[in-house]
Amino acid sequence: MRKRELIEAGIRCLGNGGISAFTIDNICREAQVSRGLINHHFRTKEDLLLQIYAAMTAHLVESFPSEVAEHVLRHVIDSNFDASTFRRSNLRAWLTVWGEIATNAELRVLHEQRYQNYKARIARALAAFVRRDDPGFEAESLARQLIAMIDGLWLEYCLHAEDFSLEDARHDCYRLLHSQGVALRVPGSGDRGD
Amino acid sequence: MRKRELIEAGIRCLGNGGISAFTIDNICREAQVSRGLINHHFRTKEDLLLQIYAAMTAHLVESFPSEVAEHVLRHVIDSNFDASTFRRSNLRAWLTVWGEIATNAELRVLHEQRYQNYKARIARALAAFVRRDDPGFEAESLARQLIAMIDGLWLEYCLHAEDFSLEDARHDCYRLLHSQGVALRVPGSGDRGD
DNA sequence: CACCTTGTTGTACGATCGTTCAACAAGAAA
DNA sequence: TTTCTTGTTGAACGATCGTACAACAAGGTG
Repeated sequence: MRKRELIEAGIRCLGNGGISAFTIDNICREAQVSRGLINHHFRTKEDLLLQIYAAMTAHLVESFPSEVAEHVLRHVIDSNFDASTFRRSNLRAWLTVWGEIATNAELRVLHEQRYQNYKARIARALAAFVRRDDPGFEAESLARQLIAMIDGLWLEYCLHAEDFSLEDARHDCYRLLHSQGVALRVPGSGDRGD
Repeated sequence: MRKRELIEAGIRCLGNGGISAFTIDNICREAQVSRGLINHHFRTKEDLLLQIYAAMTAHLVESFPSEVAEHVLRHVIDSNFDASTFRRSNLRAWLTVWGEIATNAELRVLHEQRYQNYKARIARALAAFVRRDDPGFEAESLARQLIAMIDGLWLEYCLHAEDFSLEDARHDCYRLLHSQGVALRVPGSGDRGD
């Protein structure tokens, strides 16, 4: 499908050059189609950006490989720090869409939905995993901290890749959960191909 | 000085509309000067962006109000979460320059300097504050986590301001330090006008 | 006075932007 | 075959981009 190719070409443009490289000319050249095709498949360029964001966040909405709380938490952390997603070009695409949210109402609505869904799923897994006799435990708060830590480490790692490893970042997240009573077992450093 | 006005106008443009709003026309209109003035005071637009970044990070380089470890750590956290800096328009300016770092070599060099200096100062304060008889304590690692948590909470707060308060974010940072052996006293919720 | 520097203005240039649109190829429906 | 829909192309449009540059005002120095 040409639509899919255009969306993925758009993501590559965003990742390589930010919103400045997100031009009709660039995207069509990247997708190796002619200039007029975008406006045939997408009403406007903003429409393309919206569908790009939907594609970038699709994995947050699709069902996880398992609904077991422990697996959900591990999947959230490990999938964020695997080598294929943890790259500078991915970061720039995210930085761009996050910035555009401020001035694009449709994008903001979609992002809000995705984020709330994501956070709620994490909070649910945290609440299910922590032992019941801990009264002070706040799943919502910890979910927010985990998301912040993941995004913050992403940012730091992509801007200074030489300072620490992907494994370090992953362990920081497990440590955060541990320190607040979520005794999640940290898996080995090998690839877990799920 | 006109140079200063142009720099601050540029920051406002970046904050409001990202790199797309960072145009000669926009900046000059914002600064209420004529179109040709930017290229008189700045060699090129990239040069202006570089000096804007220097201005945005000046407070990270200037000496802190105190060199006492406890004060340094509190200042890092509290100054990041006070109401005047913790705003969505500030976030977008940061998102933009972080994105530009990928394709602007001069900007990357400057950012690297500032970041290393900032992280080293935090690590030094952490090492000085933690008690000496804790062998497993890694100041560098915790400094990285603290910076990640601050930036991540910034991101989350600015994109979903209704989900949690500024005070919540601040407490999350103090909790992170506490959980790893840095028994920093969390100050009251009132303004600390230092 | 003449001369030079500095700050400031506004115009002009070629390049590139997003969108519109006429044209055409190919396959399905009649 | 004719007709219609769909996918695709490339040219054209006005708008806006960053930069270069001529022009001028003001002040210091000879």
